[in-house]
Amino acid sequence: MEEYAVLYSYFEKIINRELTEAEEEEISSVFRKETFNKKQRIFNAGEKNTRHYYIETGLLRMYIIDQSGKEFNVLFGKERQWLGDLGTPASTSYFLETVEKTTAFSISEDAFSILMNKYPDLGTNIRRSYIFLQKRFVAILSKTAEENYEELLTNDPDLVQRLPQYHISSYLGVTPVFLSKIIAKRVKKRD
Amino acid sequence: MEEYAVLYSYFEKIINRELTEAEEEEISSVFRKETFNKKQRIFNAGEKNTRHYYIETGLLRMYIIDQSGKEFNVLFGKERQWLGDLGTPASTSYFLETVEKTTAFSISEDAFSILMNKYPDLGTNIRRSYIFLQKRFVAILSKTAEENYEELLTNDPDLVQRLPQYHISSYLGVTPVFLSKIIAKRVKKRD
DNA sequence: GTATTTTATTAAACTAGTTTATTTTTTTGG
DNA sequence: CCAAAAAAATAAACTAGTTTAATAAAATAC
Repeated sequence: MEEYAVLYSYFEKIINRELTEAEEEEISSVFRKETFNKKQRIFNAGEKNTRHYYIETGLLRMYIIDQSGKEFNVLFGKERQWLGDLGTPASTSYFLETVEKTTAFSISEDAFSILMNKYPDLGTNIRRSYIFLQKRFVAILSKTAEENYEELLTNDPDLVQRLPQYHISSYLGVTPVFLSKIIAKRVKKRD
Repeated sequence: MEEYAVLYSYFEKIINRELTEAEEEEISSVFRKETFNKKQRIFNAGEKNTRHYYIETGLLRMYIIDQSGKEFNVLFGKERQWLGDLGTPASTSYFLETVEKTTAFSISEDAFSILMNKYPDLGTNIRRSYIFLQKRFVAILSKTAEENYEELLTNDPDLVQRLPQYHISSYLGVTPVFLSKIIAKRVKKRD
């Protein structure tokens, strides 16, 4: 089993044809395949030149710690998704950590910029993450936590199942206690 | 008085030397100088290929309208700042509108990408706006409206003075009524 | 497999922020 | 400069979400 098969198939999907041997060679030379245990830190706020991660299997969360020491999950990433700080190579304000045991292909910002010239659709992924964050921003401002939870449940039920509840509450911007209340209310309603 | 003087001086600042005549010629050929009246719409949600704006004088706001019809100010831009949807040329979800009468230099995404190759610091401005939005996101999640108001007052008192209060409340994610309460409380405290 | 730790639930008292409605103040246009 | 419109203030009743603390359930480790 080719170690980079999942990565190649991602590229083949975005260019809509098979990769040549030379291309496979080039790709595997700039990516690094890495495996992390459950709850393992990948990078810390304050670090520079953090890498981008294309996830093969597993689940990651990118979060911030505020002045009072509270964590806020900003984005999750699971298999076949990209995660990383778009602000790199500047010093990041995020922590990146696994939720589950994870295998991912990582690449430096420099190599990523070069690759983007060859595969412009890579850039689209970057933008997508920006736009996603903007939508989330407005959703949290304009909707109740209950509505936002419902929406997450519709858009990505798998994520809701795989994440501990306190990670979801932090993602929705409420306390674990309040999310638990929302869920209890939902269950009752269904009868 | 040279029509593009403010724009040239911005470029001279980022490259840290004077522009040649040829460079000035090139710059003025891709930008368009535009003037908008107070409360004039510049682009609407749903439009494609929206332009980027470097503001000479005046004040703009970029906002979203949610399902219930409520407006949310996402970013403001004033003289010597950039504003625009980074997601362009894809269909935007923002409205861009003046708060004050405004003069700005506008440029298309295509021309902007080309210019970025010559002046890489242009890209830094783009990133800055992304990072700024992320910080705002966390601030709104993790702090009270009162703290966020205080912070805005410290970081940009000029903006607070120039904006009607209901635009600020929308930016902070609270109702105008509640912001008015915060301000009344602050005034009392000071005695 | 059971002890220990981690995560989720429940309850009660509280606070930040909303809603609606009325009044006052400020801004704008002719 | 005045009339009309827009913006801000105030009040009161309400709701979404927090905090603290105690209990229950689930996951993990040896």
